[in-house]
Amino acid sequence: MHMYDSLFVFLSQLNTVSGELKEAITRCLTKQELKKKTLLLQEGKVCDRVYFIEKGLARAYYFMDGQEITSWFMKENDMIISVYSFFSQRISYENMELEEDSILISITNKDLQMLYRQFPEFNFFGRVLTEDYYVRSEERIISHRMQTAEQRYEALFKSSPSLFNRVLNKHIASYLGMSAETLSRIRKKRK
Amino acid sequence: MHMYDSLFVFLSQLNTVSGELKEAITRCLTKQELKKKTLLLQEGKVCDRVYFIEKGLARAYYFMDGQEITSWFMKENDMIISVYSFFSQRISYENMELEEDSILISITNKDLQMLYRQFPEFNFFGRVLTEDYYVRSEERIISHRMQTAEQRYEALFKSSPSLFNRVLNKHIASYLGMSAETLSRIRKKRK
DNA sequence: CCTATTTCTTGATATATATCAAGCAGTTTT
DNA sequence: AAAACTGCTTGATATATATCAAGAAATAGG
Repeated sequence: MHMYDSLFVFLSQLNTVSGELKEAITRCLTKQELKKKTLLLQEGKVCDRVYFIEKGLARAYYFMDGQEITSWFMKENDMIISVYSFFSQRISYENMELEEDSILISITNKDLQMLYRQFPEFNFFGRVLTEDYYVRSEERIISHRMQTAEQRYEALFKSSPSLFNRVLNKHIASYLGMSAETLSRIRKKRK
Repeated sequence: MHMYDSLFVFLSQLNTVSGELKEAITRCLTKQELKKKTLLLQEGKVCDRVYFIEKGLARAYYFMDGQEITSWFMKENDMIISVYSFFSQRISYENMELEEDSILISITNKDLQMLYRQFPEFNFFGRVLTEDYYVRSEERIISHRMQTAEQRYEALFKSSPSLFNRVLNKHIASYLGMSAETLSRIRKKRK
């Protein structure tokens, strides 16, 4: 078992990775074991790393009128960035934080751009992954616009029941675009 | 002036396009002059083309409780697809329609995938464009979550004043996530 | 284990925006 | 040019969900 196998298994599901490319990527990677509550990105800074979650769970959030609003949760086998900041390389409005002790593999944006230039075929992976996460984002937008608070709760509970054991209800509430009180009332009705 | 110059000027701002790639792309392209109200995609079908708008304006919308909700407007020098349907190749929930007589250049998804396989460096363009539109989508999400109806109107009016002369107010209203009546009341206050 | 802190629940009230309805103003059709 | 649409405006009312407040339950710290 090699150090970055979890990541390369993930990538090889999208396309074959040549030996030469694999070596070049490996030279750029870093692996970290980090504690719950570690801040991966702080608002006001530029997101300059992509992380792959080998184990654990992360959350992105921003502040609005002093309140934390959760943008997303990501877990094992997910790639994470703060989309706006990473792709535009401008200051982030959101924070990224670990919600569990986690094992992360990461690469800097600079190294990533170097690999994209040096190995044109590496853009295939970047393209497909960006498309994939963009689709997920669209699904959330449409769910948010077409469903009531209660329907959004139902849909999330059905698609990711285990999430409710891993994060606080108030974070799920703001992720679903409702107050913690509203979520509590919905949950009461449902049991 | 060649037939697809508008598109190649657009692409060459992202990276150089080799002669061989340019020829291969050109063989896959189609140019159409289409009338206002032409439906580019109908809900229930799969989006199987990317369009580049050389001239004109398009709008995407879907139905909710019998009402049209506008997802986006795109104009000259924009690439358009129905993100969810095109990238996932599943049935579309949205329609795409021309709001003005337009000139469009397009390529089928099948040809696009062929080019991605045959010219690895072509993925560079797909990646960068996807990142760019994903960032714009994020900006709209955050504007929607952090601003009131009135603030969203102000921001759009400031960033795209000309849009108000090109499309109906009711479409702008649903794009901004408010009723036509609310938009009307906001506009009244502001003049 | 006891105490302190944070999270969750429940009720009362407030509010932004939607919905309904009807008239007016443009635009297109005949 | 009248008739028929369609879009826009304005007022009255409705509603989903937020906010405020305070107690109960759960979790974490010493």
